[in-house]
Amino acid sequence: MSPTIRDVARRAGVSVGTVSHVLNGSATVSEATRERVLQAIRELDYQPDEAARTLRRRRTGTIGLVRTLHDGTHRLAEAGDYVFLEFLAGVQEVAAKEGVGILLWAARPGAAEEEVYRRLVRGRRVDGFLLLGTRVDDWRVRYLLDQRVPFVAFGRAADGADFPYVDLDGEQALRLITEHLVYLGHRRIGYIEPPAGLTCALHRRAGYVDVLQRHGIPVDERLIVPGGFTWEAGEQAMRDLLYLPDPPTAVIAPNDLSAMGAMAAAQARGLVVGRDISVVGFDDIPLAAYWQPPLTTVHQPARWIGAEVGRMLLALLSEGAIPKKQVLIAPELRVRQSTGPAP
Amino acid sequence: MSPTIRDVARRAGVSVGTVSHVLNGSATVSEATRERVLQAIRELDYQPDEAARTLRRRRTGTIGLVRTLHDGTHRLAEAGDYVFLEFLAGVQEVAAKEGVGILLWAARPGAAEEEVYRRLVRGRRVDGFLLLGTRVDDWRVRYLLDQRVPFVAFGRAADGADFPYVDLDGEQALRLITEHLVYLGHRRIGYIEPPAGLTCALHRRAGYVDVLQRHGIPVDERLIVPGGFTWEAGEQAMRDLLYLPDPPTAVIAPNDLSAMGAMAAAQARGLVVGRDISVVGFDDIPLAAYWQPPLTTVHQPARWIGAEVGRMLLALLSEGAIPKKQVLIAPELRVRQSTGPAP
DNA sequence: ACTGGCCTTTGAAAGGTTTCAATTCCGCGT
DNA sequence: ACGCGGAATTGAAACCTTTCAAAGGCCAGT
Repeated sequence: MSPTIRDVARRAGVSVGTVSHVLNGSATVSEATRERVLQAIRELDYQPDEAARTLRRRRTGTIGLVRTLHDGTHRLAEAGDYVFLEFLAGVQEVAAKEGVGILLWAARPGAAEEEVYRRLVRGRRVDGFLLLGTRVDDWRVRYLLDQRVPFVAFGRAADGADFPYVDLDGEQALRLITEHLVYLGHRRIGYIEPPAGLTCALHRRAGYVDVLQRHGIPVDERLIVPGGFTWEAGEQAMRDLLYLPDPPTAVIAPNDLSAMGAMAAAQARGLVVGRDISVVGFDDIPLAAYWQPPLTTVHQPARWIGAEVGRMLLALLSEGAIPKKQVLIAPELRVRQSTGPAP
Repeated sequence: MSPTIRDVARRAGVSVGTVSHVLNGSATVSEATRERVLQAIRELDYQPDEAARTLRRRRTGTIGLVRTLHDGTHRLAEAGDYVFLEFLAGVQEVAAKEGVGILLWAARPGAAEEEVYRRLVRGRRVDGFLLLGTRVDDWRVRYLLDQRVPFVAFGRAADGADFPYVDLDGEQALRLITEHLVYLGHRRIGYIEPPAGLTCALHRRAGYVDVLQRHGIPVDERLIVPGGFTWEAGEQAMRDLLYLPDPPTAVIAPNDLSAMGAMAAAQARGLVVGRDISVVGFDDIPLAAYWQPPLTTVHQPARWIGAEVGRMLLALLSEGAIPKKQVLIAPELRVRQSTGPAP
């Protein structure tokens, strides 16, 4: 079988302790001995057994990422998906660089999700967690804080919940969007909300309402409709908005994919997007710029966020604390042709 | 700290061996004792330490998935991405159901990649691997076979390489596409290849060439251009094809994203896709149906493939062998409006 | 009453590493 | 010549579980 540290020690003519010290730099070892040990390691192609290491060190060298999977088999991809993928790429990059693995687990939302976290924590399978899609009242945040398990989130939770996170300033993002539309002369601006419960829904709506009020535009509750991150959700919401006796001249979608669905619904009604009606997305997925018409949207630097969140968690794990616990990113509006002057 | 099996044993008034037997069903335990032990486990909220388990059992309960990350920060997403994401969702579903984790690691292509696999294998961090994007001459396949590490691949390698895989029949897929185009009257059919080295490039080209020859259409090497999975690659390839003195009336792209890029390039030349020129993609990503014009493409059931590959690996790990080692999926062509009669 | 056999339960080893206290080894100052 | 301090090295415990051989308990059959 694979050689063990014992084999290395025997071959180098030293004790296992010394080999371990060479491996970890945990004590001063004379240059000669160190060289002999390294030589033996090379000759045997020795590689420490991670399970034994983990057991002894009480550190796994792995961070956990639980992905909430909805029943998606026959359904147009969720847009969370694209952002997730980029986020993941960012995390992977920094994790790989530090020699840390990512343990990916799937969970349906609800009780099963809690069970997954519990098992990973109690079974000591990971050193910390990355959280995604935070909710205002988030069980995961409470649990991990309570168990003192290190974690960093992409997104905030209830106001005042004090934990490390990175988030795009959704309130400001919606200010930019709404301001842009108002500037173009729109007065009736439809707003499709992200799924209720998500923290981002809260912040974004605040920004939307704020700008309307500041311009003395009444907030019409009928213009605020529930939505989701899918194409279909956008389509449906747009249909509902266009059914109104006094339909909006501009519509804000919770993400690009649903914005595209919304555009399709508007076009199906014979409207020309960018002229008869303006549509705004969120995320700035790569296709947004190539869509017809190109989509006005808020840029979400998902990959960067993934990398940042990863770096923060790794720092938290090795240092025990991080200097800047909370990062709020200033949003950038990408104006394209899906928005135009109010008709 | 967390309770150990020893605490449970003490509380239940039995030996640790008995607790372990209850946990694993590894020996007959009387109903009374079993109940007492379970009670103690509940009371202490005990959960076995996975590191200790792994060390003893020599099984990690984790499967490895190494994702090749290119420098992608400022680059239009690779299309492999969408397929990867769906594939991953499929794997996650079956893995989670079986209580197995997925260890995700990133690697730049090349020597670093080999190092990653070596470390994971020698460090015993995973029980087996899932492979993606197989190449004709694939170091990973050779290495894992050589080390007798279980793995299942999405894609084949060199002809005759005998290992478990699931793959879409790319040769047949290109027969369907080419047949469809020939039927529409196209004689000059451009073919943008997947990146060289990938096994799928080989199979697909064979199908393309086969149909042309069967119809007595000469294979014009200038119509076969190298490509990639990105928007830009498709754009560039289409430009090159349109520069030809005798440009094609139809073009086959290696995937949907590059097909979209190719369409954009054609449109930039003033061509109407579906009328002046036909374009075919590959993968059938969700947006393909909503694209303007809707994209004719081959459906790739990535999520199903992920699930199947996952199931196969798990079977391989628990049974030591699987009944059906190799799965070849019959492709389905989705005909939409990006293809039409030859002008 | 004793033996054999079966069902439960036990105790201890093993798995491979890290870590900590203890030991050895050197050279140096007195 | 001796003691001392510091550097290098060692040995063994600890991490927590599974597993295996063996022991214990109990009952039936003779």
